[in-house]
Amino acid sequence: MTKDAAGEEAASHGAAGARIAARLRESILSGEYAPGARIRQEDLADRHGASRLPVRDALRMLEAEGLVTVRANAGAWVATLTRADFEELYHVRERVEPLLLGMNVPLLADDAIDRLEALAAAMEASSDVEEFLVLDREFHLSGYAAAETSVLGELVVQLWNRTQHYRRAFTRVFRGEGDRSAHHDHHLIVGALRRRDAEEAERVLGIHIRRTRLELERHPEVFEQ
Amino acid sequence: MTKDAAGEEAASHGAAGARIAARLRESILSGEYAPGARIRQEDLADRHGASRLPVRDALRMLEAEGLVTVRANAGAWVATLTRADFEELYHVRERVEPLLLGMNVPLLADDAIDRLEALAAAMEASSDVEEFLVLDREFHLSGYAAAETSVLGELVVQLWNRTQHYRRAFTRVFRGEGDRSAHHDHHLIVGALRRRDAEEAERVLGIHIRRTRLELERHPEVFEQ
DNA sequence: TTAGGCTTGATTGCATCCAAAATCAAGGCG
DNA sequence: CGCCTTGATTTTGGATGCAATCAAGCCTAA
Repeated sequence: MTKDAAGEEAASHGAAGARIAARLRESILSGEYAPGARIRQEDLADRHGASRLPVRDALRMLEAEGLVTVRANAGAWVATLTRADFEELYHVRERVEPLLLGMNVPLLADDAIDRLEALAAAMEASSDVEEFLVLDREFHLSGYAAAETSVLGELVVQLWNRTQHYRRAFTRVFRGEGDRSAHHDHHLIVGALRRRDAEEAERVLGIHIRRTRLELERHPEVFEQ
Repeated sequence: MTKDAAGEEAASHGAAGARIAARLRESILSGEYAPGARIRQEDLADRHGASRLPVRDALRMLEAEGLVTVRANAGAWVATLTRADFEELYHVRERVEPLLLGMNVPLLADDAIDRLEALAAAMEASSDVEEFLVLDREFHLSGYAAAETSVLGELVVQLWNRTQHYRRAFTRVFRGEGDRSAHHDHHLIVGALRRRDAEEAERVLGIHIRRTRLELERHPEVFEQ
């Protein structure tokens, strides 16, 4: 899923530009590039054995996704989020992501739900932050895999991507506190999906997302820059 | 507001690319280019007295906004929406736009509310579809002017832009039927804003948007292509 | 007559070169 | 001593030219 998200628009644009965009996106999401880091066109060009032109295309694509900020005649930086931005993005997720999940309830196969259950269990067992983030992302986004190509699916993936880095910092900080509730939510969601109870699944997911946003108020230090 | 929306990212990218994007965006929104229309890079380049390079930048920007579809080695077209896409976009609007309105209630000045009231009245008096669309857009988007620069504001503007053309076709078809309800909603919203009743304003706006989506079920012919 | 392959034309994609703008540093001035 | 100004350097932005790719039309064969 993560890989698909990285190459989701590989069909569009020149092959070179799309490849560079996919790799740079992966680099940003993995934390290799931190928010605020300068991105030099020529660096990327050399690194990918291409000219600066497809690099510029890639930067535009990532800017459109909100991962990169470009200033005319100045350059490109990995996008930074203020605390207000993060809260807004989570407000949007809180309203939009349950919608997507609900739309997918009738499309979810039984074995897909099995996989979600396994992911929830794996998350509970995991003690590594990085691994937890990967599992959590797959848990949430694979639940919408059926609608991955829809406008709504793309929007949700972008919301995840934009908050990815701060989620990492955030999870590192407050790991252990809200975990029990989060795992509980995951199991509740799986249960609701099994019963094909879309309304309940949406409700729990909304609360689940809201919890993270509210938790932020107790950990503002993540956004001190 | 419309003008601002067109040039909202004028600060980014090369000046030429941004200018071309702004003008092309305006052309698409005004209906000059219909969905599905082919966009040739060289045409735009000649028309704007520039080379194809800033044109490609412009196309990328508009593709990111969902207004243009680009296929590698094939070309660019004005984006088309299926009926399912339109419904999804309206589902998202239904959930996200009230959120934006609610966040802006404390920021709205009294004279801004006066202006909204005037717009609602003007819409009622208007008999021209095109004029109605302009007024309606301003009514809705100027209510969020205070948060225009936020990620949420940008998202809402893009949702409006992507559905713009189909709204036009749609309004032409079902003008007169749902109008009374729509005007009623507008007045209710203004009243709620005056009382600084964010919850009520959000509720009415949600219903208002939902009405259009539901009305679509009775007019599927808009999406016959 | 129709279906398939091929050729030709048009259009996009990428690389190189040149110009313009911004940044950074050093120097002079208040 | 600090601020502003000015210059050189770096980095991006844009134009042109050529190569790659796709689409459509033609020709050939069944």
